Amino acid sequence: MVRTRFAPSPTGYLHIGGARTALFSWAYARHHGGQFILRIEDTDMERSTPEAVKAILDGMDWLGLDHDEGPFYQTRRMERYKAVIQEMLAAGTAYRCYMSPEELNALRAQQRARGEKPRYDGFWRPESGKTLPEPPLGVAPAIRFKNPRDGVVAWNDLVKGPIAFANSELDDLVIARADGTPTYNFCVVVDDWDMGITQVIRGDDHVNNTPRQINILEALGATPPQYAHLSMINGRDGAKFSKRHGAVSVMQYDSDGFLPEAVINYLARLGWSHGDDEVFSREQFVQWFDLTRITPSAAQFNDEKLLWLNQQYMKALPGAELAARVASRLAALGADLDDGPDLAQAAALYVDRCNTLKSLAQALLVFYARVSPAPELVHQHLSEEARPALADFTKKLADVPWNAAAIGALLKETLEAHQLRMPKLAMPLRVLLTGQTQTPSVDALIALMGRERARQRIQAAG
RNA sequence: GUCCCCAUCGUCUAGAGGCCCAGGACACCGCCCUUUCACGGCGAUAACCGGGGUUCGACUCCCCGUGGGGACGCCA
Repeated sequence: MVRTRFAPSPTGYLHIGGARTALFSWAYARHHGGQFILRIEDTDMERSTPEAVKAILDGMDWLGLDHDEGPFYQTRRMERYKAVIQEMLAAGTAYRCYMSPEELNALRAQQRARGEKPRYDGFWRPESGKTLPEPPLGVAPAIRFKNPRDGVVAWNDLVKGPIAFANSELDDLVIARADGTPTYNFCVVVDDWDMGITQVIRGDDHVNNTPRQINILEALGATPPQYAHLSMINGRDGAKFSKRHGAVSVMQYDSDGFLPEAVINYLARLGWSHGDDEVFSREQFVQWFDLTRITPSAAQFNDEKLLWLNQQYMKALPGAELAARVASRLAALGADLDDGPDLAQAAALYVDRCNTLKSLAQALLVFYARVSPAPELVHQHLSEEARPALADFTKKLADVPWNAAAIGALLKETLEAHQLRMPKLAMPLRVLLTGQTQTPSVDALIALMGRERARQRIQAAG
C-alpha cells in the first residue's frame, strides 16, 4: 500500500513550491490507490503559528488536494519522540553532548578557516577504549545521534537516480536540544516510520538530510522508505522563488482570479510531462502521473503560460458555471446582478477577452453598473457626420426584433442609408454603451444589454 | 571552502545511440479572419554549455571543465 505525505512547517502560507510538492505527493498516492497524509511540522515553537496552519489547510483545500489522514501535529507527539530518544540512549545509538553553543561556534569557525566543512568533532561521542571527561556540572546536554563513521549511505532516488554520501561527510547531528525537545530531522524520521510512509516526496533542499535520516532509521531497525527529491521552482528572474522574489500564497492566485484547476494543470507541467500534452484534467493527471517523467532540473515559474492556461479553463467552463464563479467578484465590485442581463450570457460574451475571473468581473461591470464615458472619448469617436446616423439608429432600435442578428442588420442598414463605414458608428456606440473602445461586437452588446438600457446610454450623448 | 544535485529554443518541456540539420506549448514576430480589441486559424524566428573520450554513429553513455542551484544550525 502506497502511503505518501506532505509535511509543511507552519511558518508561512502555502506557496507555489510547496503546492507543487503537495500536488505530486498527492497525485502519486491517488494514482496508486494509496493514502495521502498531511502532517504539520510545528516543532519550531518560535516560528510556527496557527494562522499559518490555517493558511496551509486553506491552500490545500482550494487546490482540492484532499488527505486521507491527519493533519498530524508534531507538537502533539512529543512523548513518542522522547521515548524513542530514551531507547536510542539505552541502545547506545545516541549520546549526550555537553559542548556549549559557544564552543560549537568556535569549532565551526576554525574548521571553515581551514577550508573544511564545518561539523561536530565528536568530542563527547563514546567510543570503546575512549575515556570521556566528567560532564560539566549544571549543563544540560543535547542528545546527538551516533552516526556511522565509515562506509557510505546510498539510495536510489526516484527522481534523481542513485545518490551516495560518505559517512565521513556526516557528523553526529543533534536529535534533542538541551531543553529536551526533539529536532526536525529526528521527528521526520520517527513520523515517517510510525506513519508507514512508503515514498517520501519532497523538495530538493532535503537531499542533504536524507543520508542522516536513513542512518537513524537503520539505527532504529526500520526499513527506510523510498525517496523522491523534486527540483526547485525558480521565480521569474531565475532566482530562487523566495518571498522576496515573487513567491506568493496559492490563495493569492485565488484572489487574482485563477481557477484552481488551471493552477493544478500548470503546476503539474512544471517539472513533469506526458509527451506533448499541455491541457489535461486533474483525473487525467492522476491517471498519468507516476514519478517516472519528472525532470531533475529546476524550473522557472512563468505567469504568461499560467494566464493562457487559465483562459483555456475559463473558456471550457459551461456558461452557468462560469457565471457562478464570477458572480461574487462582480458583487464585490459593486455590481447589481438583478439589474442587468443574464450573467451566463454576459460572461460568455466576454470570456474570450479575459484571462482571469478578476478581469472578467471587471469587464462585466458594464452590464451591471453605471457607465460614464469620458467626454474626450465621446468627442473623439462621435463625428458630426455620424450623429444623424446614430439618431436614426436609436430611433429604429425602438421596434427592431430584439436579437443580435436583427440589430446587426439594422446597423448595416443605417450605415448604408447614411453612406458611412462601420467604425464610424460602431466606435461611438462602443464608447457610449460601455465607456470603452474595445468591446465585443456592438450588436451582441446591445442585444444583451436590453432595449431600454441601450437607449438610455446612447441618448446620454445628447 | 567542503559535500550533493542540475545543464535542449527567452520560458515550460519532448527526446531512453541512428526515427533529430531536434518535436510540442507559452511568449515574441508576420499573415488571415474582423465592427475595435480579443478569440480562432496559418506561418516564421529560436536551443542540444565547452572540451575530450566510447561507438560505424551521440542531444542521448563516460570523464574533465564551466555555469547554476542546494546543503553544511541545539531552523524546518
